[in-house]
Amino acid sequence: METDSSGVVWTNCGRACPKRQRPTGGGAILRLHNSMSRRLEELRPLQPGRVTIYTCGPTVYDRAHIGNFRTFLWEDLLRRYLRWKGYQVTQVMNLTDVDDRTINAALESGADLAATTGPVIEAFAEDWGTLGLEEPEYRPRATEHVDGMVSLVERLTERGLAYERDGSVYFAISRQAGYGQLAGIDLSAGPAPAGAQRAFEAAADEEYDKEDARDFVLWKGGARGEQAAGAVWDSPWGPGRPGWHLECSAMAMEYLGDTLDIHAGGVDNLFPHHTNEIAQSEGATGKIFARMWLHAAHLQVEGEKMSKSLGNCYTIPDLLDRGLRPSSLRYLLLSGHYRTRLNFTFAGVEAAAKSVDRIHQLRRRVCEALDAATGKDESPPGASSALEEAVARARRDFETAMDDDLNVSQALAAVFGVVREANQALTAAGSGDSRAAELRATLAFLDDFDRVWGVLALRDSEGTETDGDLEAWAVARAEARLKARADRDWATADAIREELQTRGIAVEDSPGGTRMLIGSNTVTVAAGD
RNA sequence: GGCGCCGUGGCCGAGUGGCUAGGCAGGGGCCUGCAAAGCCCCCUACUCCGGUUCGAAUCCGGACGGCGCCUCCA
Repeated sequence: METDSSGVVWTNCGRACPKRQRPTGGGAILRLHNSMSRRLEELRPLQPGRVTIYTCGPTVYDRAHIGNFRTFLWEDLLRRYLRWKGYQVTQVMNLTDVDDRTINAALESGADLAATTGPVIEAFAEDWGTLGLEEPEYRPRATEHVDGMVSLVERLTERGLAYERDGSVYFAISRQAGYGQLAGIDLSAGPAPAGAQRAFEAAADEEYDKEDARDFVLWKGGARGEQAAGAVWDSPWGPGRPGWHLECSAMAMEYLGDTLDIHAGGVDNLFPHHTNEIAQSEGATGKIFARMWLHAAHLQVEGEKMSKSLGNCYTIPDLLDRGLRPSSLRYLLLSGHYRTRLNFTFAGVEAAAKSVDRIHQLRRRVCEALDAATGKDESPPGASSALEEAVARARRDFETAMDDDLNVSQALAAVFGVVREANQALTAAGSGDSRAAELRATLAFLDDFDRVWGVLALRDSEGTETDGDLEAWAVARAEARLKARADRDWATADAIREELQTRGIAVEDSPGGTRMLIGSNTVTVAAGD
C-alpha cells in the first residue's frame, strides 16, 4: 500500500493479481466430452505433458460478437486450465481472412480483401485483450497459407480422393470410408439419413459441376468477383481460391503435425466444417487428424437466438458502451457449462458483476489483513487452521470439478466456499489478528483460481482508466466528510455521502478511513489524526 | 422430415437413487453514529401422470411445455 502526500491511499489491494502461469494441478486426469465418441474421455496427449490444440478462429468480415467470444473464452479457459495442470500447451487459432463473406464485404466496400479484413483483425485483437484472453502460440492467416492448401489438394488428388472439374477441385466423399462419423453420417448404411441428405442437398452448389452433389469443394476455380477483391491465387488448376474447410486442415497440420490432441470450436462447425476437415486431413495423411473433438454450445441473448434482425448480436464495444465491465462479461460467459446453451441477459451480467466483486473484495480484504498481520504468525509450524484446511479442500474440489469436463459451476462453488470461510475467519479475528499463514494460503488459492479464470486480474486492470477530476473531487468531499464525522456532525457527513453516491460512487467507512469505489477504481482516504 | 437437447426454489445454475451445490435477489439479526462491506439465520426446489425401488427430483414409460441444429453461423 502506498500513501501519497495528500493522505490518499491507493489500494487495488497493493498486490497486483498475478497473470503468470505455473503448474499447480495435482496430477489427476482431465476428462472431456469427445464429440467423435459422444462420451467423456480421458485426455491422454500424444506427447506426455504437452497438449496441442487447434481452435477455429473468426472469419474476419465483421467485428466478432459475444457469441463468438463465448466460444473463444471457453477455449481460453481450457487452455488456462491445461496450463494450470502443468501441461505445455501449443494452441493455434486461425484467422479466416478469405471466404465468401470476406470477399463480399470487400466487394461491397470497394476495397481489396486485405484492406477489408485488416481493421476487423485489429478490432478482434482489441476485444481479445479487453476480455483478458491469453494469446495462442500461433495465429495464422488463411491468406498466408494458400501454398500449403494447394499442396494438400494435390496430395488428395494423388490419392484419388479428389477430382478436378473446370478448374475447381472437389473432394469425393463416397471414395472415403468412414466419411461423416463426427456428424453421425453413415454413407455405407445406404442412403444418408433424410436430415443429413437434406443438409447435403442444401450444401450442393448449383454453380459447380460435381460428380456427386454431396461432394465439397477444395479449390474454387475461376476468378469471378474475387478478382476485384484481390482474392485470387495461382494453382495447378488455374487461378482460384481455397475452399472453406481447407485452411484449417492445412494450418493445423503445418503447426501441430498430422495428429492433434484437441480440436475445438462451436457446435455449428460439426457439420460440414469439421467433418470435412477430417475428410481432407485424414484423406491426405492416412492418420487420425484430431484425437479429441470439443464443441461449445451457442449463446442466446435474453432467451432468443442471436440474429442481426433482432439487433442482439452485441459486440464487446456495444456492451462496454452500456457501462458493462469486461470482468463481468468474462465471468458471465465462462459461468455456464460449455456444452449447454448459455443465455446472456443484462440481469445476468449484473449478477456476474456482483459475484466477481465478492471474490475480488475478499482478495483485497485478505491483502490488507496480510499487511497488518506480517510478523504475527505465531501458529506452530505444521498446525493448520480451519481456514487452511478449507482452502486445501477447495483446491481439491476445484480440480475435481474442472477435471470433470470443465464443470465450472462446481468449481466456482469451491471458490465461494473459501470466500465464505475466509470472510468468516477475518470477521471473527479482526483484521490484525489473523495469522499470516492462513491468509497467505487463501491469497494463493485465489490467485491460483484466477490463473484459470482470469477475472480478478481483469477486474484489477479495470481500475486504471478513471476520471481524474471526479476522483480529485471525491477525495476532497471524502476528506470534508471525515472532518464532519470527527466533529460528530452526522447530518453533514450523510449529506456528503449522498452527494458521492449520487455521482455513482460507493462509500464504505472503516476504522482507518473511507474507501470509495469510483468507476472501477478503489480509493481510500485515510482518517486524519 | 432427420438428429438432438431441455423443463430444479423469485432469477441464474450444478448435482446425486437416500447424506438435499453455488451465485444473484428477498426477509430477519449482528456489526456500524447511520450506512456500506462482512458474518449469522430464514426463504429447502426439482413440469405433470404412471411404473421400478425399502426409498426417485435423480432410473423406465407416457403426457404436456420450451428449444437447438440440418447452405461459409462460434
